[in-house]
Amino acid sequence: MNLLQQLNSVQREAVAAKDGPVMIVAGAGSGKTRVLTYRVAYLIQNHVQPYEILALTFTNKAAKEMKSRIEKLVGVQAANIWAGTFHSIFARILRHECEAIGYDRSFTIYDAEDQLNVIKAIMASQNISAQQFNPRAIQSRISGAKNQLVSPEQYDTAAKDPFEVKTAQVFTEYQKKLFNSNAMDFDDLLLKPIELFQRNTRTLEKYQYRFRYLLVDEYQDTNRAQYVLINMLAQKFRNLCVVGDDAQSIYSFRGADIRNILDFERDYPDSKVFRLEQNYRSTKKILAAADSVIKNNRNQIHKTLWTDNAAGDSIVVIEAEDDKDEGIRIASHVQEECAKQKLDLKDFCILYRTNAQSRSLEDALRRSGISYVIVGGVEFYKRKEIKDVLAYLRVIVNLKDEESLLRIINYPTRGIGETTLERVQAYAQSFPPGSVTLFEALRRAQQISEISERTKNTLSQFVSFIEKFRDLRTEMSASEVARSLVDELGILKRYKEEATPESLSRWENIQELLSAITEHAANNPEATLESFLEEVALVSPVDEETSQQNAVTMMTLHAAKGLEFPVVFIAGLEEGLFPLYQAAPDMAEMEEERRLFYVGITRAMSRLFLSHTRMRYRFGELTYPIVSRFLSEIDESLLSFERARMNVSSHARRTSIFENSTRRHNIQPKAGADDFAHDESPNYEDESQEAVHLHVGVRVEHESFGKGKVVQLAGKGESAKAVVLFDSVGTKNLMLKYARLRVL
DNA sequence: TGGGCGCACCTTTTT
DNA sequence: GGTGCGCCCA
Repeated sequence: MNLLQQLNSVQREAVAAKDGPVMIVAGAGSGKTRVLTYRVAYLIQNHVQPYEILALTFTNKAAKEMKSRIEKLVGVQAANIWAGTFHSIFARILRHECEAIGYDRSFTIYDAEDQLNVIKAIMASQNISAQQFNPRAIQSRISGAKNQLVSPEQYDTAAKDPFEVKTAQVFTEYQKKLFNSNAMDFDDLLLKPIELFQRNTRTLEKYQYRFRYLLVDEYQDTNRAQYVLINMLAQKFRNLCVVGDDAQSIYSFRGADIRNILDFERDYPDSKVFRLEQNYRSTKKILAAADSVIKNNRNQIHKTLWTDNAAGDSIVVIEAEDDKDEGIRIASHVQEECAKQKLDLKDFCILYRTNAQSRSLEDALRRSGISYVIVGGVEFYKRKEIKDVLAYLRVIVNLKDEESLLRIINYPTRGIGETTLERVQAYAQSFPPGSVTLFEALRRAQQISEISERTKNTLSQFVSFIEKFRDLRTEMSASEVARSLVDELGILKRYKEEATPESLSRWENIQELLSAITEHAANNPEATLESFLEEVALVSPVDEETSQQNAVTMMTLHAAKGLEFPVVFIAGLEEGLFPLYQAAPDMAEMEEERRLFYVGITRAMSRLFLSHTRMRYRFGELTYPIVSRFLSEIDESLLSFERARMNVSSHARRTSIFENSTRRHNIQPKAGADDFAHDESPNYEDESQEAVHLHVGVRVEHESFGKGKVVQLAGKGESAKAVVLFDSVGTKNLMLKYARLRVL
């Protein structure tokens, strides 16, 4: 088969540029995956061995799909290429090599929740107040530092305020604790290979020879650590092909550094660069909308995407009364399009910025009898009952895993309380750091005088329970071990007997977990508990099989990257929600939000609907959002409007922003302001003379924060709040009752 | 020591 | 609107 014939000229060149550094700038819908898979197939046809090819993707699903598409081109030998996420590929390498950097092969992989628990425990032991220093904030700093390859020592040296000093303290301890627990977090899966390769150049060379041809998908979303890793591996043969689109960079919050793509030509001056600019996916109107949005970003490589596709229908802007109405309207459009265009439910996709939005949309779909699947959402493996069972399995595999041990030591309750635990921990800490693990201390509980005989007995029962299963591993399969574990713990029985809806759902989930282990064994001939735990740690909800069943797909905008649907809805186009801001509407973050919107728009093939509401429940209270700035960035000639039903108030009737787009910041909040004025709370009327004049966009003065602009209004009466962007101090969330704002 | 209840907090996006 | 934490009581 001549692969090259099935490609356009740029695609063909990009595929055939076999050796040396190559960057493919691939606009949305330009056939990126096609080029990647054909490129791999081309390599194989041109005498590169499949096992010499390493393809790094962003999700397991993308890797799987790439493999199966390559298989269609070159046959079964595709099975021998290495394709996977950064994390899974390097976890696999670490399983073989980690002993060189002091880890045991059975290391545990900690997820974000485990990470946070470890941080909280460290903070407690160091008497750092969780009130004063938010553990989540510390977690995010630590992870950020690790992504940037900043060590605890370097972080400590650079620390400039009390928060950073404390973070450095926790960070230092955190790294030690993970090492002593024989555990790695997600960031370590990238950092430790770097450490390994730096210390041991022979190992690096081994993998450089092994992976002579490197491909990296979604290069715009790589972080510093990933960048360093790729470059280490590519150094020898320089056969590095990266594919990306700076306009679709949406993960900087996770340390992704857009400079990696912008600087590629500087890093590899001899590189060949190909630009895929013909879009095969969307209509002209959809593409034009995407373009008119993205050009508001200043930090963007200019690209001209074009298409031969039809002009298509106008983009529909839906103005809904509230989130419930939004769902109803979307549902009825789904039904209408289904009937009119002969589409299936699986051709529809509803996108939103935050997972919290899915509830009201789900309700509406359910009521309309439209089946749907949610990609992502509450992850199966993050559920409490699942994590509990997994914690047992983790301890059985890795006795040093302290976080998991702490989780199960008194679950189900067996009378090992805090006091006992403290005594055991104190005992362990009386030895040099890392020499006596918590489990070892439990084993030696007989030697701890403060512990009562009865408790000692309990402890030794627990220890032998774990050790028994540890031994069973050699004679039983992973799923048998898990089954008998769950059985002996009696948790299934407990959940069943409790017989509440929640407990029954937990019962079901544990059953499902057991089947997952069996299934894992069926798919992997050399399956072990370890391999199952690793798989579980590295799957993301995005990896779930998009089921064959005919249903509308719902997901966050982030999860939608790389996908396409004939009909796409993007819900919640409101300031504060999309673009989402919690603190200051920061410039760089705003551009990322805009790229996210760009990603959303470009998922659509033939029809696009954008919706916003006039009222929305958020944080448990009613808010009156204003329309997203992103909507007004779309060329108006591409849009058609569908207004809210006319039954709210006379003011509301005029609220379509598009009557006069320059006034849009005033009109909608007026509905809100009216509500303030008509609030039944009598005292409020008096105190809030000025509140009546408060709209979004109005300039105000605060006695201590100075002058600023109202960005958002929320709540009623006593609890009315305003978000104000002050000129000097940034955004503040104020209770109107106390803030005494003066309208300027 | 454990369980139950009430309050506060929060909410991005994810490997 | 949910979850996690802390307090209080049995």
